[in-house]
Formats: sequence, C-alpha cells, structure tokens
Amino acid sequence: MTEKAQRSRGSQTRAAILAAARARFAADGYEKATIRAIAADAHIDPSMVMRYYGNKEQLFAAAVDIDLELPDLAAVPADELPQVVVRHFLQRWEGDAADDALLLLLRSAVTNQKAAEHMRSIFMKQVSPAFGAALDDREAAERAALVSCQLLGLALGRYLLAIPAVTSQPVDTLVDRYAPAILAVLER
Amino acid sequence: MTEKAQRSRGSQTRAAILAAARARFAADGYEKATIRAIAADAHIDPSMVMRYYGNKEQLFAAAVDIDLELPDLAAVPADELPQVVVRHFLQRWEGDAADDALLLLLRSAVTNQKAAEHMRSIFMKQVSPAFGAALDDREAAERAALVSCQLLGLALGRYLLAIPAVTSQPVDTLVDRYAPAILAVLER
DNA sequence: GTCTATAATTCGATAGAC
DNA sequence: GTCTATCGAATTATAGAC
Repeated sequence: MTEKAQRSRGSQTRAAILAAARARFAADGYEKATIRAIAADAHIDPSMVMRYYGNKEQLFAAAVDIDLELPDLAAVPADELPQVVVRHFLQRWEGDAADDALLLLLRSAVTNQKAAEHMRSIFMKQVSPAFGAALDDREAAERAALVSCQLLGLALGRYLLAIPAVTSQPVDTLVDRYAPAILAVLER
Repeated sequence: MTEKAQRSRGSQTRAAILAAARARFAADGYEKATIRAIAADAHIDPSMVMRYYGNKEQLFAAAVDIDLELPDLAAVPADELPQVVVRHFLQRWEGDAADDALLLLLRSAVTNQKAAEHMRSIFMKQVSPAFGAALDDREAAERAALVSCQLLGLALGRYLLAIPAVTSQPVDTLVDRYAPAILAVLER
C-alpha cells in the first residue's frame, strides 16, 4: 500500500470518527456519549479515536467547532429582521436536527462547563456582533442575549424536549407566531 | 433505642438523601450525578440510598416531583398576565436556582428520556391548563407551549448557560424586556 | 438501621504486536 | 494505520455482618 493511499484512508477514518462523534454527542450529550459507542458507529476500533483525537475532550472540541452562518443582519430591513432570524435557525435545525452542532452543543452545555463556556463564546463572537451591527443601540448586547434565550428555548422545546404542542406546529406557523416575540424584545 | 426513635432517624435520613439528591441532580444532571456523591453530601453510606429509594431512577423520580405553583391565571387581568408569569418564574428561580426542581428537571431532561417525558407531562398537566383557562382560545395549547419555550429559554440563558449579558440584567429589567415578548406570542 | 465488602459492569486510556 | 489485550478507576447494585 502506498503512503498516499494510507493517508487517504486515514483522513477518511478521521472524518468518519468526527461524523459519528457529532451524532453521538448530539443524541446523548457529553457525559453519556462514550468513545466506545462512537467507534462502533464509525466501524473502527475505540483506540483509533484516541490516536486521531488524543482524548474525549479534544474530540468534543473538534465536534463543536461551529459557524452559525448568520446572514448580514445589518443588510436586512428592520421590520423583516425577526422573521429572517427565526426562519434561519428553524430551517437549519429542521434539515437535520440530530447533526447540528448548535443543538449538539446545547445538549452538552447544560451539564458540562467547557461546553457552556463554548456556548457563551459563540454568543459573544457571533450572535452579539451580528445584532450589534443591526441594532445600533447601547443595550444591543442585552437585547441580543434575550433573543438568543428565545431561540434556544424554541430549539429546546421542539428538538430536545419534543413538547407535542411545539413539534406539531409547521415551520411557517412557528415563524408567524414567534417572530413578533423576537421583535418585542428588540424594540425599545 | 425505641422503634419510634429509629423511625424518626430513618425519616430524617430519608429527607437528607432527598435534599442531597435534589442538589446533585440540579448541579450535574441525571447521568453525571452519582449515588456515591449524593450519599457523601448526606453524610451517609451509598447503600442507604439504595435501601430507601431502590435505585437511581426511583430516587430521581422522587426528586423531580414538582408543583409549579402557578397562580390562577384566569384571575389575572389580561394585560398584566405576561409580567405576572415572567416574575413568578424569575422569583422562584432567583431564590435558590440550584435547588429548584424545574431547573433540576431541565438539566436532566436534555439527555434523559424519562426526565424529558416528565417535563412534557408537567407542561400538559400544569402549564397548558393554566393558560387554557386564561386564554379561552382554540390555539391556547400551541401558544402556551411557545410561552413555555420562552420561559425555559430564559432559565437556560440565565442559570444554566450563564450568558453574561443575561445574568447582568436585574430581575425588574428582565421582566420589563421579556414580558412584551410573552404578550406577543399570546395575542393573535 | 447502618455499614463493610464486594460483585458485575463500564468507562477512558495505554502498550505493543502486526 | 489498525487492532488485541488490558490496566486502573469509577459506577450501580447486592449480600450479609453487626
């Protein structure tokens, strides 16, 4: 076998581990997800996980490296901003809720301090600046934080807790009903 | 020692275990909280926990037996309802966030199916009827569910994730800013 | 009622053969 | 690069002495 082929298979294994890790962390959270289960999902040996990622913590760090891909909120007309934001996240989660890094992170951040720290970091580096640019307001950070609470609460009820009266509502209905609430927090 | 004295000490131990269990489940969630740690907090032997509560699952069930103590929302003037609800939960959590059964349950429900089921049950038996009586609306359950999402999201951001821009806001400010969002979801 | 001792698993992590 | 074998620690749970 050539070195090139080995490197290729190695990177494939590496990617398979990461995909399996994302699925497990998303389904079980940090403490409950085991390296053994992740390895089994990836059809490789548990020791390979250690070889590629060192330890469980570093594997988790690799799995939650996330970009919210927020649109340029400053370019969105102010009166459409709530709908745009709510729909952005819902569409993202609706595609594959079990594989989204934000839900993955949320499931772990509730009991794991490092994950919680990562979550706070995402808010400060991505959410807060995006709304800051759109709001032009001295209290933008505080209001953006409350918007984040509402969006995370929606994810919580729909995807993690699966409250029937939330999961039963179509995306369009959710946007119609939730966007005004986002607006209410944003406007003074 | 008399039988009566033994029963008394027994019930004290039982209560001590439950208190320690609530604190541990609240701080760590179901999977991370261990019977050993709970026993250590209660200054008793781990086997006593098993003796009194059978197993970890039953102990958890005893710890999360909760009454939201929601006020009679039908008696609250409609335009004050959002403020009353937001303040009710904030005051409850602000008192002792680490010992509140709802936060305890939330921390576990994210990764534990039984806890999630319990959470859904609380919504359907306590939250939904309370709002149903106040709203008198065919879509009351759906709107009440979204309000629950908002409130749980607030708890998430303030107490579990501890987002700085949320923890920094006084209760009164939170009520002022969040109540309009609740109202926006409630009114058609 | 309380505790010691331990069974039976399961976990993360390591060492080393191939 | 991959796997076998295993260590050491931690967990839930049980059995039985006092």
